[in-house]
Amino acid sequence: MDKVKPTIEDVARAAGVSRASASRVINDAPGTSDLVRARVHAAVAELGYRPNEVARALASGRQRAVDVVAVTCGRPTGWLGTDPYFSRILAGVMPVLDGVNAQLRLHTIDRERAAEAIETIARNATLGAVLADTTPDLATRFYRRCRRIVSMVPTAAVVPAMLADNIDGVIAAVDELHRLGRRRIVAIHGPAVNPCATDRRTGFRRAVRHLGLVEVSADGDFQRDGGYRAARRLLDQDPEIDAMFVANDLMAAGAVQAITATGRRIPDDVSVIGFDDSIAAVCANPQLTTMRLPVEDMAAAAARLLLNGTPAPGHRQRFPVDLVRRDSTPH
Amino acid sequence: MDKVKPTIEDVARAAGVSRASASRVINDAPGTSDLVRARVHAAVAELGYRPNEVARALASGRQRAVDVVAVTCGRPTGWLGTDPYFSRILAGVMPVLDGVNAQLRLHTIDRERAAEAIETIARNATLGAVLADTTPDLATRFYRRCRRIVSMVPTAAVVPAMLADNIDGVIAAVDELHRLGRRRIVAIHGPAVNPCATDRRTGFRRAVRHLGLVEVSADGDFQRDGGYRAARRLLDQDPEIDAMFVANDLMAAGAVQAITATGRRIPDDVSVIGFDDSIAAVCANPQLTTMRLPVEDMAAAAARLLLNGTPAPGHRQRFPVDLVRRDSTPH
DNA sequence: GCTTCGTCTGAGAGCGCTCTCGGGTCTATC
DNA sequence: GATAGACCCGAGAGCGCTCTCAGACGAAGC
Repeated sequence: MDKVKPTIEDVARAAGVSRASASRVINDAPGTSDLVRARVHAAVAELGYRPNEVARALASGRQRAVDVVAVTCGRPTGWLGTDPYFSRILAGVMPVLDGVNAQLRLHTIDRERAAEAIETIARNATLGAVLADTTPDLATRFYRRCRRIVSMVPTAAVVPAMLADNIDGVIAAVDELHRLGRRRIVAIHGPAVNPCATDRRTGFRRAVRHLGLVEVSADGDFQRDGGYRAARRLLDQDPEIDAMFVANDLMAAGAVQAITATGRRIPDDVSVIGFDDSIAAVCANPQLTTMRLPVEDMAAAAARLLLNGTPAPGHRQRFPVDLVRRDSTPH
Repeated sequence: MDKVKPTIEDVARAAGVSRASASRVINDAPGTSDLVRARVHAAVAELGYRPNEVARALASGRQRAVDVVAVTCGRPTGWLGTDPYFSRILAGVMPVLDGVNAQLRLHTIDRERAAEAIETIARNATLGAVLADTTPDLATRFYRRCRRIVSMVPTAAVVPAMLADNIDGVIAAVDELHRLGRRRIVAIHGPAVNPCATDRRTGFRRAVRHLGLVEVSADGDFQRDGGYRAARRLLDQDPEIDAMFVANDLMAAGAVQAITATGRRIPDDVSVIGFDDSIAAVCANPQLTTMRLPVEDMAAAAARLLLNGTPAPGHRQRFPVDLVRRDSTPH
């Protein structure tokens, strides 16, 4: 039996051509005659040849793989398992890679050991890295060391990024609440270190100012517990609240629990709009009206960008954030 | 500037030893004198040398990486982004790999093109593959082609696996419901193709028989929607239902919505126990009492097993499934 | 008929590492 | 003092591929 895997050498021999020619046709490189091409293809098929990606990577100096990296910003171990955002990025990147015979690698990097991690990833010389989650300074450092990256969150202007219209999204959410007749609209924000949270904070400020409302908000941590606690605080502070904008669905799920726990009804007494349209939005009860972040599309676009070579400095792609009406706002 | 990365050759030269010796100390191989070891370490530190993993893989015929693979069993594109189970596996594997300088690769394989995917992964010659989700037949095929795998779901007896006590878990859940005075306990099961779902079905059957109750159940799909619909059906069929065991939290979140939508109160009118203790359990309202599946621990154990070489055929590790009391059962 | 150009092909030199194997040195044993 | 054994070390042969470069060949131009 031919247990041993055939090499390109075997293919070349079987096709009666040189290794170089075999390599050329296998890689669709120009400068091969139809005859050679046909013979090599036949040999490949006959032997069941598959290129050894490792050897390929060593010789060419580049690996057909994309790194997806997330920064563990002081989050608890295992956060990855409960973060609905991260897995959506994976879900977006995966299909585009599958189509082109590229691999997906996962990395989580600690802020403390970031330098080393960046170095490791940079030396790998893959097609590039998708920064799932990062702080601006880290993204910049990463970019300086290795240009083939694209951030999924707002960063310094040079770093290529896929950006959602967070600010407009929040404004749309608050406008919707206002349109529904709500006048005591408060917000629960995400952690200040998170660039998305910052944008959403800005959006809320603009929205309430524009509507002539007072700005009332509490800070959460983008986790359910934080959302619950923030909502309770807000409700204690002002029992007349009639609407909440919550900066992500996970916190919104907690807020919903807090609101019903105080005997209020959703959406009648208090309406809630979340952000992300993650799995948390549909698991909440009632299901959350939320601003849909097209994370999968953004991630797919990021992967495609990387596949096309080094992104241009400051490359930006913007994505709309759309309102999804469910049961936490009146119909 | 030393822009060009130093190779082991450079290290050897700087240390005044041969490449072989440098390699030996870098890999902690036996048979090096203290003097050589010290000199090589010094050279490594001075030059900032980091081994090229690709070259290493080519020469040794093995890549320091673990594959995590999930089977797209007719699930919609993007399911990965909403599956709380899969990301917990990632969360479990990641930290153990981080500690030993190994990488994590992600794969999703289609049932139709499984053969090709298995071949690809097998040829990669990584440390092994963690089958996050699979059907028994596919796991067996995979195992035959490549022994370095471990399944996270029940499979044929030869395939190394990390197994949760699904059956005992379900029995414990139903017993708890019974202990709470519930007598009309129904179940919502997962899809028949899923091996975990099958075990949980078995567990429920045993539990109700043992308690002398009638077995009533509906089938769901492990998704929220399916849980919602199944619960409605069940409630229509028998309005006197006082407890539901739901085979995963995602469906349980849907069931909770269905129950409250019919005006019933949880946990007083109907108590609910889910399964998994995933993010869906805490996002549901009220939060779900559920059976905690130690997915992260199981995944970490799987990764460690692979790190130690080829698992013994039929290797099995069992994990307990514990009750987590929250608000969908009375206190 | 000879040069020139363009197209195709093969030889061979790496890519950076691992690992075997043979030789050299040093201690223990008689 | 000779011999065996243990312990280190270095030379060198790969691992399977890519890619440059020069040569071969044929057509076109003078």
